[in-house]
Amino acid sequence: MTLAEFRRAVWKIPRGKVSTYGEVARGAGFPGAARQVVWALRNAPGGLPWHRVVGAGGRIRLPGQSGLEQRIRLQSEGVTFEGDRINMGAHEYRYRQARRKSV
DNA sequence: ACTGTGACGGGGC
DNA sequence: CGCCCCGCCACAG
Repeated sequence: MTLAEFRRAVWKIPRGKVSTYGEVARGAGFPGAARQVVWALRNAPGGLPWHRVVGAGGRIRLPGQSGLEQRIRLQSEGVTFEGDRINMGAHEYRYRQARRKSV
């Protein structure tokens, strides 16, 4: 079940780092399944570090109060923001083997 | 079976 | 940077 794959990928994100929906999907082996990642997080079991998954460009997409909570959580883990965006250069988590552009 | 929806992403303007 | 549109895919009506 892909759900488990996504969660596993999310668990890999270490404290102080973040990843994007699209990246998690790729890291789990399902490129393009960003929306399913969202679904997986919505029905996330407790304990899953859901706050470490943000939108492309390091923007928090979770609306309202929840989005605020996500930001607080991330900041409490040491993640820094540049306005409304996360400093991805410093906090983006890279999955092994997923990023290959030219050899 | 069909349609609408979403914590998405990328591309075009 | 904002806005729109299209592709994606699983789920709830």
